[in-house]
Amino acid sequence: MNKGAWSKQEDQKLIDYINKHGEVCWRTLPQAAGLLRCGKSCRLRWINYLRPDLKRGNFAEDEEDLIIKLHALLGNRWSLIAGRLPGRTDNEVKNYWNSHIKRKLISKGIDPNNHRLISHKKIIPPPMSDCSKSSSGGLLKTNNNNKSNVENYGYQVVSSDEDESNNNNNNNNALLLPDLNLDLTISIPSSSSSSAVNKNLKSTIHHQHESNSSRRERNLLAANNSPTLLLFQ
DNA sequence: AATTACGCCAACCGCCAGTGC
DNA sequence: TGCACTGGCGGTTGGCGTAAT
Repeated sequence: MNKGAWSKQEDQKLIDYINKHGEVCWRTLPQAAGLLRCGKSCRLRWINYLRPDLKRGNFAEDEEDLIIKLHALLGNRWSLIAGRLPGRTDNEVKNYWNSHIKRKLISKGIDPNNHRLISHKKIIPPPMSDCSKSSSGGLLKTNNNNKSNVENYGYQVVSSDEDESNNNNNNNNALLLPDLNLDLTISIPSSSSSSAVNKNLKSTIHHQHESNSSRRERNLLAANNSPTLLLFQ
């Protein structure tokens, strides 16, 4: 069984076989095509590199914008994100995110994980004497609506001098993406569209946690190329 | 010119859900 | 119902090219 980089001959065998027989059973394909590879490797090579409809090359600015927006909504659902970028693969999007966009966001002071401005506030744990003896680890939760959660648990939130001025200027503690109740519809990607990525973008999305959604639901959405992307209260 | 550090990206790995028996 | 198999996904790794020292 071969591993590592694919040779031109291997690529050609795979292309020829799929052109002739289509994307059939990946497990049996290698033997039938005369390849010393596992089916999984063949599938990956075809999907990520050999498929004729792949765009390749640098990402356009509108593609990058869309990736950022979709990532803010979907998180690391690379296949879903890539499904909205014609000619791009999940692997490509993922690599581009990790090597370019992530760094770009960080340099702008945005946390790439949650798309919020990075808070420079320091959180000081409460002194032990302040902690009531409660069942939840000794921290007494007060019920002060004017305080953040950490403050309610007795933590002190302070800013450094430098950060203080930032806070004054741009309300640095504000959320970059507050309450995203967007009304967007994401249409089936159109291969004929030159700037397809920002067209027909409309879907009903409630920016909430998706912990209750099953992977099955997500995969079905992607598989069906559903014109409406439903997310997940 | 040689060495080291870094970035990019193709490919691999492990896990999970669906399906068929 | 349980098991084996398969496809698909996201995270991670390794190799290569380039920049920096």
